[in-house]
Amino acid sequence: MTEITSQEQLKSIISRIEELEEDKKSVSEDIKEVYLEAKGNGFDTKAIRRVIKLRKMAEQERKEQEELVNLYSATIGME
Amino acid sequence: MTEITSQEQLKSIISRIEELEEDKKSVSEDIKEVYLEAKGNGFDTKAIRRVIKLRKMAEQERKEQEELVNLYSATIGME
Amino acid sequence: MTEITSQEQLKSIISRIEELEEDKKSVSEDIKEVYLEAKGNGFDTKAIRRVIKLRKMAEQERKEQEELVNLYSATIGME
Amino acid sequence: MTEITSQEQLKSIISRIEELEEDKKSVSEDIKEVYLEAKGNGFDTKAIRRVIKLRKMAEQERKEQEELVNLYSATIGME
DNA sequence: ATTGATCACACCTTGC
DNA sequence: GCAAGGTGTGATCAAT
Repeated sequence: MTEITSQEQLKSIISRIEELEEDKKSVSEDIKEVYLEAKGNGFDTKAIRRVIKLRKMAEQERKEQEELVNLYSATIGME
Repeated sequence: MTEITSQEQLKSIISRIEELEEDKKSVSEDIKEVYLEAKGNGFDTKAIRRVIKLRKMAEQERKEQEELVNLYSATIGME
Repeated sequence: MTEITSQEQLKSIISRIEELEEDKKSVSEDIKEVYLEAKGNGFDTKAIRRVIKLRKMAEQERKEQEELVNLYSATIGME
Repeated sequence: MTEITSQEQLKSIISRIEELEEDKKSVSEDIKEVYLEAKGNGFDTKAIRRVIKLRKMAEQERKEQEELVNLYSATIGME
């Protein structure tokens, strides 16, 4: 029989999180590199950041509108 | 001569913040009341919240776009 | 005769809420300014936040005790 | 001959960043899930966060000391 | 009433 | 060193 102690569970949880944090850090560094490369090619990183932010906002707004439509549809029983 | 001690300054700061926090709380309660009233008149507050959120997002997006335009203008010296 | 349509009511509700949200935002900014000013005068804003929090908690506690006293008083009065 | 315009470069940069941001978000969500699972198994997530933070600090410290040792070793080797 | 989801606030890290 | 963005936490709200 295989007993899994709290201790073992906890260790597993912590190491999994730590690995994921590593991954996350790695991705962050990749992003940084792309910005650096862009800068090296003469692009304005500040503007790029804004463009990306704007695109993200537009996407969120689109989703929100969709949800709102669903909400109204549900209200009038069209769903 | 009028000495203003740090002690006095600190008291002033704290009481000003506390008053402002009171104001803020008061406004929050007013908002809550409007929602209650709306509910009482048969409106779907959830939908209203979403509409308001959406309008806010649209406004923010507009501002962000404007800023981006300014940024580009500055870049090419048109400002 | 003056008909007030749901549509009109809804518009009114939304604009009232949006105005109140504006007010709230404005007050929040005022608070932020006070903190900035405090910082500019060499105060530790983090500490100030703690003080304000503590005072708030103390005030709530005071009120609760008062209510408790009232409750007991009423109970005794009922005997 | 293959001309790569600034326009194309910019598009490439933006889409690469957006993909990486997606990856990052995905990893963040995975982390959140592990915490949720931990919570579901009765662990105190706040405590786990502290542990992870401490381990991270300890690791950094270890690295710094190692570097220091390397520095000293190099210094001695140079005499 | 309770619980889950949503939202605003405070903190902290990151980029400039 | 500061300003800004992301993250965690606490409050708030709706649904059951």
